[in-house]
Amino acid sequence: MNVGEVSALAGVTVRTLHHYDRIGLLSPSGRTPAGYRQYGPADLDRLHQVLLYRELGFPLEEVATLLDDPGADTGEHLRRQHALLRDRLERTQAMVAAVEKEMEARAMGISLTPEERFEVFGDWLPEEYEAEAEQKWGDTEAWAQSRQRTRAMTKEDWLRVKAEGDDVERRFAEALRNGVPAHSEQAMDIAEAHRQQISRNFYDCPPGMHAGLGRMYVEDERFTAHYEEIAPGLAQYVSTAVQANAARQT
Amino acid sequence: MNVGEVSALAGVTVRTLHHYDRIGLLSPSGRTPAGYRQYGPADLDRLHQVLLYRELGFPLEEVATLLDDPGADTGEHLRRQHALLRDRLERTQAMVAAVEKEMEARAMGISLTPEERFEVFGDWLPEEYEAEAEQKWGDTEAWAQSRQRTRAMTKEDWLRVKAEGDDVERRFAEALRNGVPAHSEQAMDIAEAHRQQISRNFYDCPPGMHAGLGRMYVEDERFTAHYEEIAPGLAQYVSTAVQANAARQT
DNA sequence: CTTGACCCTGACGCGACGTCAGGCTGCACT
DNA sequence: AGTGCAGCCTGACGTCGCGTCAGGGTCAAG
Repeated sequence: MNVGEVSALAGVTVRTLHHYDRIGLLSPSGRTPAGYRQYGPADLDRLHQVLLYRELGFPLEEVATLLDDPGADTGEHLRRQHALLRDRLERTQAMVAAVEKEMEARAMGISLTPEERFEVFGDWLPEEYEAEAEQKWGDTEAWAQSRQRTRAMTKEDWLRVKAEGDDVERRFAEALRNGVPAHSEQAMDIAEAHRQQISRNFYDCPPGMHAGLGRMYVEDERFTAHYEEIAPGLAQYVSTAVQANAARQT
Repeated sequence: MNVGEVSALAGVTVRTLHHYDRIGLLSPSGRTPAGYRQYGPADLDRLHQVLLYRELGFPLEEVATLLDDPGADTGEHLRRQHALLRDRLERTQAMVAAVEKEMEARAMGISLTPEERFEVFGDWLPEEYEAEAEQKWGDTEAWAQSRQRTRAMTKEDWLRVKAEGDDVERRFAEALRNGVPAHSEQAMDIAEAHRQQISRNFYDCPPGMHAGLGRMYVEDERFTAHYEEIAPGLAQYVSTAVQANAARQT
């Protein structure tokens, strides 16, 4: 793909791609004889990560060091991005709530104190940006080291994690084969094991999020195919069990 | 208040306040004989609005024209900020969902198409920024005019809106006086009228949001005081009725 | 073989501040 | 009355992430 196509796909300008090339953040993997930039799939992957981190407010130089760190794989980035996005979600919700509160106060002729009105601003620049950002995931230099230790799992641990996942899928398939209803306690227990395995090995996955995944298993054909390959009807079965399990946890 | 205090309160640097002063976005209402900037309550109000619009991505010059527009009052700004924040909330949720989907895909060894992975980026720069932002609330020049027409209500209409609000509160007070339980159909109907009046006159207020307001009426002393002034016990009564009404709408 | 869309590399500009430098102010403490 | 020292002032230059030309090559279609 050349610049124009990538630009259209990713929703950035051509100039931005030039810029990322010049500063070494994202250099296309090839060039045509005429000097045209040629972007491959791996470049798109990287661009995607870049855009996410950029959206989250990281300076480009830091994005480069994050992505060039050999100790952090894609899963690591996804988990961090997920956590940061959820922070942002909370913060936005707080801001929405603050605006609603102020509208309501105005409608009633009440005036809020300055401290109160700024509180949603007051504690994310000095705290989330100083304390959190440099304490939560380290100062980006030492953090790379610590990650390489915690993430030394990539050999045996990854196999264990994969085995755990396969095991849950196997239990689902067995339950389906034995005619255990997807709404039954037994099926929901397997779903709960599925959820906890995700939370332990990948990312914090509360019941509501788990239900979302369940829906995706039947809505997205590739996820459906993954389960159908194990056993026909398994996608719908897992989806139903997962959502039923989420519903009973309320 | 001088720069340092404002800076600490609002979570911005002193330099930022200097900058806002120089470009005329926010000039303090006074100076001491020695030339120290002195910020008053009105300046804090304005700073609050500035920070919100800035957070939402508006260039400072546009923020200035928005805030200096005599046709748009504070309520107008709050409503627009509310709408923009809710857009942002949706977008962030979409991004969270996209990251979750990708994590799940990776865990299962599935690879997503590039289009799919960029779709959360693809349709907010070219659409929300070109089509929406310049069509949803106009091109900021003509928009100011149209707003002055729609918001020509400030005289009689405001009185009507206020009367509607007072009426609902009167009905609540009467129901309380007559011993109508807060969970009863009758009380919930008044709550529903309350919600619809807010939606018509102020901002779109779905049941979930309304329940949030209900909680605030007993959690924030000033809102509590507003209702207690009308009748003792009314704050708790309204709060309960509003939440009950929200619960029955599911 | 021309035309128009697309690509290249400089190079300058800009918005929103960060970051000194050099100097006044205010107040507490001796 | 002097002496800090934190806090305020005004330039002025630097930075980041691009936008926006300028001047010129490239490529598929007609």
